[in-house]
Amino acid sequence: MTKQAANPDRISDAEQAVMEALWTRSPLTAAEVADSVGEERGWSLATVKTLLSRLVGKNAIAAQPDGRRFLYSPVIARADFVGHESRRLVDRLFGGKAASLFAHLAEAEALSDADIEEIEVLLRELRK
Amino acid sequence: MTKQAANPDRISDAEQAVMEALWTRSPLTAAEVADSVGEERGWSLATVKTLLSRLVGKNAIAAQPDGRRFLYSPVIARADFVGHESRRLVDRLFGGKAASLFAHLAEAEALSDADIEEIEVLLRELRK
DNA sequence: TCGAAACGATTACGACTGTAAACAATGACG
DNA sequence: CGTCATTGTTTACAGTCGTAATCGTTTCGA
Repeated sequence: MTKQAANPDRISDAEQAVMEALWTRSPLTAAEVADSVGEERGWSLATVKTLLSRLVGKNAIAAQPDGRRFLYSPVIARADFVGHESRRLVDRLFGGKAASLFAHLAEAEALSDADIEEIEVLLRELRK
Repeated sequence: MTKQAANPDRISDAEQAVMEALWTRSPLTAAEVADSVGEERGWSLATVKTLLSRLVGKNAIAAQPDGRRFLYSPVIARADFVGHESRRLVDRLFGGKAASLFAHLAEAEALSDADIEEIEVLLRELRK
């Protein structure tokens, strides 16, 4: 047990692609996931099956038996995943300060006019 | 060459800790980095040396000879690293829309009052 | 009924990571 | 001068990730 203490079952990039498919529609069979994901990623059915197994092992998805195959569904919600990853980034790179992330985005001109517009609206919402 | 095509020399978590030390102060010797980083992470000098080598291999830091040892300095700037990782997150999780990230943070109540205050100020700046 | 198709499970394998230990060369101290 | 400490280099090794191929079983169509 050397690393997973620091790495409590993170969802990898490839695995995320599978999650996205299931977040979009579920439950799905392995073949269906492969159709939807393997398409653009150029993955073989075998690869998708491996990823599904790993995700089940990580308790990120559940497999309910349906005849002799499984129907897979997400166990963790996308919002939770997104929240987790966002928080992780803010902690790792901005000392936990979300405003710093925002400042960086602004400074790096990573914010489009539309972004700024939208954020202003959100801000007005926030202060009710 | 199966994976690094998709992974052009990313800086890992452990490696980032070493980078942080060098971003804070540089150039440093391996021993100095170990003092500054290995302390809190509980790393041995050997571990720090390995990480330094790997970072040199990734062209993330440079090693200039100083007698029979090296002085290490960052090659990539922290702002670049931060920008890269932020963009990556926004792309991966928010379809490239920074405003969506912001919306998520707001919704998840991940924004403190101070954050909001600060962002408002920044926004005023932005629209000059 | 018999072979092909479909499924999950097992095995594979190289690259990357975290975490070092072992080794070789050299320099410093007694 | 000999030995210990220092420093970079090489090797190690288990766990994760990307990407499958193979295997064993079951089912469906001819």
